[in-house]
Amino acid sequence: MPARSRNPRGQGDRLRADLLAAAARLIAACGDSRDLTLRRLAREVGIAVTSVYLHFPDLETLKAALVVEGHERQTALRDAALDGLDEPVARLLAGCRAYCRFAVEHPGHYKLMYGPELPPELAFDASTSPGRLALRGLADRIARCPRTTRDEDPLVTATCVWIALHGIASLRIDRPSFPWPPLDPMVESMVARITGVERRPQ
Amino acid sequence: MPARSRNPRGQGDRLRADLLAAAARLIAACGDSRDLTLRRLAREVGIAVTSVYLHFPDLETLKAALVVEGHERQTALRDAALDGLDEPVARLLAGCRAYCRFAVEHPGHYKLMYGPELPPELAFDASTSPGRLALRGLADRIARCPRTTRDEDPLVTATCVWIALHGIASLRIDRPSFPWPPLDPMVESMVARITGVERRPQ
DNA sequence: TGTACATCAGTGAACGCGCGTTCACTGATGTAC
DNA sequence: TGTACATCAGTGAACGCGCGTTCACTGATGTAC
Repeated sequence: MPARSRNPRGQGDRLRADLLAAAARLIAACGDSRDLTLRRLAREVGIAVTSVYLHFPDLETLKAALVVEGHERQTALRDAALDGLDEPVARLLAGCRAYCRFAVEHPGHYKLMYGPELPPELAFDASTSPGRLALRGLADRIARCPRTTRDEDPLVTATCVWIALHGIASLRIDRPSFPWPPLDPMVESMVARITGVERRPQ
Repeated sequence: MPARSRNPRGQGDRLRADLLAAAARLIAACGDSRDLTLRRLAREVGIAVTSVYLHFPDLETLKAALVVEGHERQTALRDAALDGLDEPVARLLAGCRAYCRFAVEHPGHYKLMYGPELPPELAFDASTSPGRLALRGLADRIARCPRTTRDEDPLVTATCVWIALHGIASLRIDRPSFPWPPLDPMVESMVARITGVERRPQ
């Protein structure tokens, strides 16, 4: 039990942030969000088990908060990767690389965000969910590229790209002993194959 | 507790088959192999919990047997789908459709076979594992197709196709509320995009 | 033909563990009067 | 200036549950002599 001192009056919300940070550490370490339990979480933070209830009615709610936070982080990484890029193909590829890099570097978060463990109302399948917004952004970046092979609905193409990126990420996460080639070139090759864009020279 | 009568002398191995069948039913129903426990399994079969130990030293071993069985079933379905087809592109597409259909129709088995829950020695990453054999078969079928866009190593292309098929399957399994288009056309479109083969007319 | 024994296919009680959830409690700090 | 009270940020014991694993046991059926 780590020495943790009680927060000053009026700052009880600090524990909430500590809980989220500790939960992120736990799923990063163990990989599977089913190994994230109240008791492990309390031990990680250094508080009594019951203190978690002060901020979250149950673990499901805490996991939902983790998912929201994960999407914010993934979005921020993507925006940072796009920043300063103007050429459409470069923007498309940079966004896709950022998606997969987030997944591979934060496997616990990624599996929680895109895995089966969220209850339906949190699965972000609504058309305003972060996942759907990201998909529309991807479709926009695809639509701005000159494509060589086909002229289908950018949203359909974007869905195919998302599916392929998810395949790249989840197989790397779940089968780490497979002899995968380097990540970035694989992402670029896959996106080029699916969208028909030409990779920029050099 | 269902009425189950003891097997006749010399046929104790029947229980082993019953255990595997019941385990397959359980993971088909609940989807997640972590919900497959000794006690649920014993209840499903109608035996005492300890009787499982007569045939399997632990659940890991039983899950490994389920994985082997799953690969056999997936291989059999693929071979049945290829049977009678001669045209290379038709064979390529039929094999890919069969892969995804197995996954979507047996999500519990599929997630066990391709998910993270197997210990490393059972993850079939050895080059003689069923998964690798299937990948080489896919590469062979790709190599026999006239491709229009590129002439890369068929094994690299096959890996890309496998990754995409896994993305299609696992997202459909894990995010069933997303408005997915029909499975077979999506598989064919994805494979055509990635390999560059022309879909046969009609 | 009878009987002792081995084998086979299971059984059933008990264990310790980690889990989520409940309930009543604590003790420091601010605030009303 | 003092004091009663409310609020805040947590605590700690206890509960019942499902779990994997252990151990000694049962009772039918075949086999050796």
